[in-house]
Formats: sequence, C-alpha cells, structure tokens
Amino acid sequence: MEPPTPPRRVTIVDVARHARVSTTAVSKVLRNAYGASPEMRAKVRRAIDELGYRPLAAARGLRGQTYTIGVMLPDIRNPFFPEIVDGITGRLADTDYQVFLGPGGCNDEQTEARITEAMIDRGMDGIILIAPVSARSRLEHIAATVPTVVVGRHGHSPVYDTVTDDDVTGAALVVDHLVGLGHRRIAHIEHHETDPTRIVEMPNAQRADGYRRAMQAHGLADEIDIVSTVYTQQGGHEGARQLLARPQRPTAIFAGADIVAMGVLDALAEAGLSVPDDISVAGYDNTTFASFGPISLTSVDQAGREIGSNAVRLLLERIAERQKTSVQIKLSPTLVARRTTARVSG
Amino acid sequence: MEPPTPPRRVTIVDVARHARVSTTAVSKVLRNAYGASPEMRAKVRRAIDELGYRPLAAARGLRGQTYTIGVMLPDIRNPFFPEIVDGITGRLADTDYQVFLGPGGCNDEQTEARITEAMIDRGMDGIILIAPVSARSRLEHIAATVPTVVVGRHGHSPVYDTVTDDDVTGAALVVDHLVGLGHRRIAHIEHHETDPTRIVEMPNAQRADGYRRAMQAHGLADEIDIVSTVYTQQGGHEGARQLLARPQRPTAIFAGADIVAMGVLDALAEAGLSVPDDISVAGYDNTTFASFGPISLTSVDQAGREIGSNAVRLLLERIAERQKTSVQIKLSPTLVARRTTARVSG
DNA sequence: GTGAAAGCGCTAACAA
DNA sequence: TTGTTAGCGCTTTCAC
Repeated sequence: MEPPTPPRRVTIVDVARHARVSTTAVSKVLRNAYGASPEMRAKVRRAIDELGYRPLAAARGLRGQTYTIGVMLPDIRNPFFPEIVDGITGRLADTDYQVFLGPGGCNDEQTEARITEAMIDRGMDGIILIAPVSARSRLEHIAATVPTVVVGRHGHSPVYDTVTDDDVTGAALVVDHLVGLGHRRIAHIEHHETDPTRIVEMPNAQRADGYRRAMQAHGLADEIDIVSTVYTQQGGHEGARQLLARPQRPTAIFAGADIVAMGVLDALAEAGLSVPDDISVAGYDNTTFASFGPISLTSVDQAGREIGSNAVRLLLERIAERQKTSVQIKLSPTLVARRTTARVSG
Repeated sequence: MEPPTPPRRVTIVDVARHARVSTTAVSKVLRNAYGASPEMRAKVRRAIDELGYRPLAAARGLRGQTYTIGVMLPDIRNPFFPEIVDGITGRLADTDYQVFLGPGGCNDEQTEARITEAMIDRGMDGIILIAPVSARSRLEHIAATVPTVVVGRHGHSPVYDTVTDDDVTGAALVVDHLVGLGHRRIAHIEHHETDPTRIVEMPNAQRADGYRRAMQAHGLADEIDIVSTVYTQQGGHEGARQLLARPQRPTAIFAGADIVAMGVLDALAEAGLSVPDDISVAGYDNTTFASFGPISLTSVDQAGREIGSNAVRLLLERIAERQKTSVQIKLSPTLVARRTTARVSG
C-alpha cells in the first residue's frame, strides 16, 4: 500500500523549530537578507539540509518573489528559439530563479494574451517575450504590471527593455554576399505584414527593408523584387513558385527565414532546378536545418544564446532595481556561407 | 511619467464588495462550487467582468489548486515534442488550466530533478514528464508528491500513469517494409543504454528490441547488426561510418530516430553513396525534417498529438479523483514510406 | 542581531 | 443558500 496522502511538506516552521530559531531568521537566511549572524546562518542551513526543506514558491510570492521567470515562445517549432532559451537558462543556472516556458499559439494575439496573463496571475517575477505579435499597447500594459524584456522586436518603449538582432544589417550581409558572387537579379521572400505598428517593429519587415536598402546601395534598385508570403515552409514554396513564373527569373533567392528557404528548395527541386548551379538560395537564422550536410544552407546567424543571456541580464536588473530607464540592446549577426550559394552562372 | 508603482491588483475582496456579497460567494463562483444561487452567480460574474478581476494563482494554491500543469521536456530541440505539446494544450484550451514547459537539460538527471522540484515547489497541480531519463525511484517519488503522468517510457508503476507508443511494433513496421523491398542486410543504429532499469523502459531500447525480434521473425537472425551510438546527428553520422566500414555493408539502415537518420544521410553523402539507389535509410518519429521534400525520409509516425491529449486526460482524472489505480495507454505507430527507401538493387 | 505578529489573496470549515 | 472566520507558508514591519 502506498501512503494514501502525500506526506506533509516540510515548512519554514519545521525548520525554525529544528534549528531553535524564529521563522524570521530562517526567512532571512533563505533570502540572504540582512540581519542574521554567521552562526545563525550555519545553524539554519544545517536544519534546512537535514530536513530537506524547500520553500514553497507560491507562498513566497504572496508577500515577496516567486523566483520564477516566464518566457513566452510564439512557436515551439521554430528551431531558432531553443538557442535563445539555452542562453536564458544558462545564465540562470547559478541563481534561485527558475524558467518556465509558455507555449505560444503560433503568432496568435489571443493566445499571447492568455499566456502572459497566466504568467502574471502566477506571480512571475519577470517575463521575457520572444518575438511577440501583440499590439504595442498590450506589451506596455504587461510591462506596467511586471518587469518585462521583449526579444526580437524593434521599437523602443520606456517601460520595457529590448534585445534584438540587427536585421537590416543581416539582410545586407546576404545581399553583399550574393552581389560578391556576381548576382544581380536577387529576389526576396518576406513575411506579409499588415499591421501598421508591427510593420516597423517586426524583424521580417526589417529584413525586407535591409534587403531593399542594400540593393539600392549596390545600384540594383531596379532589380528589387519582393514576394510577400508568410514565414512557413509553404510560404517559401509558394514564394518560389511565383518567382519562377517571372519572365526573367532571379539568379538568387534570399528567404527571410530558414524555414522559408526549405520551402524554396523544395519548390526548386520540383521545378527540376539544381541549387546552387541554376539558382542560389540563402536563408536567415542559421537553424539546425541549415547546417545539416545534405542541405548546407547559406544563412545569417543571430547568436541566439547571446540574445537570451542578454535578455535575462536586463530582466534581473529590472527586477532588482526597478529602474526607471529602459535599455535597448542590438546585436550583430554574421553570415554563414554554405553550399546553396555560388557564383552566378552564365 | 509612468505610475512608479503598478496599480494595486484587484482582489477577491474588491469583487465581493462591488457585488455586495461575501468573498466566499465569489470564491464559490470562481470554482463553480456548490452553494451559490443563479442570481448570486450572475451578480458575481458581472462584478468580475466590470473590475477585470483575475484570481491570483499563487494565493489559490496556498489552500487549493493553482490550475497549473507542468510539462517537462527533456530537449526542446527534438522536433517530435512540439506535437505532444500541441496535444496537451489543445485539450486544455477550454479549461482553466494553464500549461508551462520546463526546459530539460538534454537528458540530464540533475536538470530533470531541478525542474521537477521547481514544479512541485510552485504548487503545480499535476506534472507530465516526457521521456524522462531519471531513475524510476525518482519518478515514483515525484508521483507520490503530485499527480504525475509519464510519457514515452515503458514500465508500469502503481503511482503514475503512462502513455507510450508501441516502439516494438514501430520497429517491426520498418523491418517489414524493408524486407518487403527485398532487403536482407538491414542494420540498426540505437542509442546506447547502460542503466539496467532504463534498458527496458526507454523507447530506444524497445526499438532495438523490436528490430531484433522482427529480423528473427523474418528468418534474418544472422543479419542482425546493431551499432550503439547516441540519438543525435553526430551519433547517426558516426554509426553510419561504422556500418560503411563493414566487409559487407548493409543495404538498408534503420536509424532509431529521425535526427539520427539525418546524420546517416550526411555520412552517406560524404561517402559518395546515393540514397535510396545505393542504400535505403529509415528513421523514426516522422518529424518535420522527414516530410521535408528534398529529404523525404521514410519514418515511423507516433501520433504525438494523441499522446499529448491522452496524457492530459489521464492527468486531469488523477487530479480530480485521486484514483488509486494507475492506467497505461499504449498507442500504435504507423509507417510513412517516402523516398529514402527503395527496392534493393543488385 | 533577533523574534513576535500582522498580513499577502485565496479556500474551506463551520455557523447562521 | 449565505457569510464568518481561520488558516495555507511565507515575508515584512517593528519592537526588543
């Protein structure tokens, strides 16, 4: 027979009694707070170990902190996000904080709202929003309630910090690379954006903009050719089909995301075109896909770990100091040239 | 100037006052508990809406439930897990429960312990462990503390429910398929397992076993050829290299996971072998990789959504009824034949 | 430096 | 059916 009721949890009172001190003293030791002598600390620590005591976060949260940080991921499937999460957890490994991931519903504002509310309701000490699609007013509302860091979305706000990668530069890296290989007819597949505020804040828009500017800088303004679909494999497939139907088809396709590039490769294979001999392809994000040998996709690396660890750093600062100022960090991407791009033929 | 302090949260007392009822009444309405007239319910609901009240989960948890379910993922990078998570969140969408994901540290017992403890400390009402690697005693310890469902690990326990896919059958599906295509020298790449209890409980071991048995059933006992590496791309690469070094190399390789198959394809490409003309390759899990056109990997589909939704169902049952019995659900996989397997040549 | 006591927001006995 | 009241486990004044 199993014990029908789980054994009662060890509480701070048990520890206090066992160490022959007050619960206040134990609490102070737990929080490394001022007002406990070294001897007292030692006594309490021993009692904690002996009883196997662990504080109940929910109870702590009622007065103080829960030592919990929520990370909202818009799409667990996107292979770029694990990098960011690693950066976050890595930096938090030595602290008392614990990370929990809120599974976002693939770029759906409603789901985002539900998750962020759930995080706030659970007393999370801070929130990291990764590539949120919600309206800026929503983000500011969240940030007014709980310390917040927004990742992968441009546009400053006084109430939250941001960590982004320079998408304009990233796009330029790709264009420079392709131009360097002799390409001129370089097309771009972007994620279609309608919302006016998002149009400047979302990375996809920035990439398209970076592409446009870089093309102009190379004197290729007339060759600018952008297809608007969505950042999915299907979107890439569809985009490539449209580009292949052009009277003069491009010699290179710059997809706004690796997953889009996958769809492009797929469509090119169906059309009987070989990469990179007939056409060059580049992606963005340098996901696991990209590095995988048989694919070997030229891509832009965003240094996800750094993004994550910077986000945590800012968040902890915000939690600790309740700073009035907001910080924006912009990291620089690098190009990873692989086998899907080559010197233009013919 | 922003308000320096976030506006005080609306509490159950505010709602009670606004609706001119007791806090008990509000609490009952929140929990759909017995003992509130329809009129009272209506009054309270209105007050809740007007004030925009949301209960604080931490405070609820101190006496009752937190309406939070924790899902431990051993490896966010594994593209099979999102399917399971979708199945979980899908079934929970209409309930008051919210899911949070604990990012596991890639099959590390220490990290698993930390995450599960963190979940318990945060008063989660139930826990779903996906493919945990911890010792069975650890799992039973967790299950004794909080309602628990274990996914993707064979072996029954009276204290937790399990949902698994029939890995033995899945492996047999692959072998049958390959034998049907005329293959006889079919090799398998497995994940090396040392721990004696895990050796029977982990899916990888079951797949290897299924392979062995299916080979025997086809009278190919002498052709059984297993390479032990790990379930990673490198593991697959390494395994394939070992197999290619055989005096008589296999005509087909059955990798224990899609990610392993990726490494295999990589190694074969390096060796100048073409798939499936020179050699057939099959994976397991039917991840996004597999379905991707240029790869088009034959694989075994585990119906992740069903696994997830079944796990939640069992967990909610356990939370509600504190049942003394444990349930085991075993789902059946299906084979998805694609272009990496073909009739044996020569 | 230390501890008593109040209270965080909610639920659950128990009275009314 | 309704409301009163006592906690849940912790942190935080505020005395000492």
